[in-house]
Amino acid sequence: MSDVSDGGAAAARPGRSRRRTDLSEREIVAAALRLVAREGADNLTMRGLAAELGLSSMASYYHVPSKTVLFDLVADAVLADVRVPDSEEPWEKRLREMFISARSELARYPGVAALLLSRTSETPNMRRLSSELRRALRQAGFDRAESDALGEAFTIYLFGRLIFEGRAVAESAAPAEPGPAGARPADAFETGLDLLLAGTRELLRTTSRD
Amino acid sequence: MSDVSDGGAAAARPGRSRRRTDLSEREIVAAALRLVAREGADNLTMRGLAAELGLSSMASYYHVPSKTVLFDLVADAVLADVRVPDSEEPWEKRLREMFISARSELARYPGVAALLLSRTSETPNMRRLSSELRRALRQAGFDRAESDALGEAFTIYLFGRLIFEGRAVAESAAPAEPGPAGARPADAFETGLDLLLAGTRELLRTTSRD
DNA sequence: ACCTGAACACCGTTCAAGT
DNA sequence: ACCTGAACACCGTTCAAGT
Repeated sequence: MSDVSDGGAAAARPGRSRRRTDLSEREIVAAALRLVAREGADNLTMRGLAAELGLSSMASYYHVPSKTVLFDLVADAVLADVRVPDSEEPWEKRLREMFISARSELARYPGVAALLLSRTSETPNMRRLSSELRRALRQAGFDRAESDALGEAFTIYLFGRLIFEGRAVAESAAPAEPGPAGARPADAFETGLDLLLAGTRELLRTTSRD
Repeated sequence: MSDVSDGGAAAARPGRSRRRTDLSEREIVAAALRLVAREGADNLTMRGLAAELGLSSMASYYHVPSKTVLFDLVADAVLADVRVPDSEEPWEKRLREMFISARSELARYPGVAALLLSRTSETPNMRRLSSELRRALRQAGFDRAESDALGEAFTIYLFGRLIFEGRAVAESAAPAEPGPAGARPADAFETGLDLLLAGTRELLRTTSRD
């Protein structure tokens, strides 16, 4: 996880007792992640967090100043495990793998993608990943502005897909056939990702490059 | 739910007094849309809706059985004005224009895109638009499964972009330079849309077509 | 320093009751 | 038929108070 001592998203707490405090923040985030994994970010509650920690209802407010900050901590922690391939790899492989990794991390924590798409906050890991993303696109041959714009589109698709996948499935108790053995379902996320990558290649060919 | 005879999204109300009732539903939705346009769907509240109608807090529950249904009514109403180009037009133009229309309708009602992306419900206008979307892709040459998958990606991008655009802009009071006169900002939504369309063309060329 | 409890202003929803 | 008011179980947040 991130060494980043508190890099922006972290709660502002008065004291400076490093030891106990840092441990506490890790515990807070861990408890929050457990809750989100189990019940989704929609059901992450300041009171529920306190309960998960075995404390009484208002205890969360001692450790975390607001729910906004809690969300940032959670979002950043989820993104912390996203792997970015070595920058010697070809750009397309880099993009592909980093999005597949991001998708699989986000899928473990329902509702977090929705937070990331709808809030403005910039946590350390968001910055890390979006800068890696832009870097890969610059590698591919786009200029700074183009890379920003394309990266935005990829990011929106990623988060959007996860929100889409996280929709309540109505009350259909249908088992949803597992599909024949060999035939990989070619999952929908990757289909869309491939569409974006195909578009990227096409733009690369179409536009004049230096 | 109940005997959904009126197209799925509409509220189930006991009486059958057509006249007064239908008018009332139009008024309900109109009031809800006014609220959403002003304050966003996040701030659409059952009590607030009643207030907007000049009634006391709990009056909404007489006209609309739940907030879920209210959201469906609102979402469907917003999509009702999305224009779909004539089916004689080439597929790319059709897609482009229908997404630009959808985007501009959704932009007027903050938070509605988020509802559409995160809920399962199928209202009449959602069905209409997604079937037009699939039809355009079949026109382009994709089979049914491909059209479904690609349409999904386009839709996710549309809603995702609107959620992204609707993010609170922090408290930066910076005027955000208007840009030089002639230079159209080539808005970000369309850049992404063009990326998807480029990808679609590329897939069309790459894959074997009959 | 670390936590508790009561309180405030909100939610969605239910329900008995008014006219 | 159409609406009101009180009530319940939740929220986020503040704050005085305990240890």
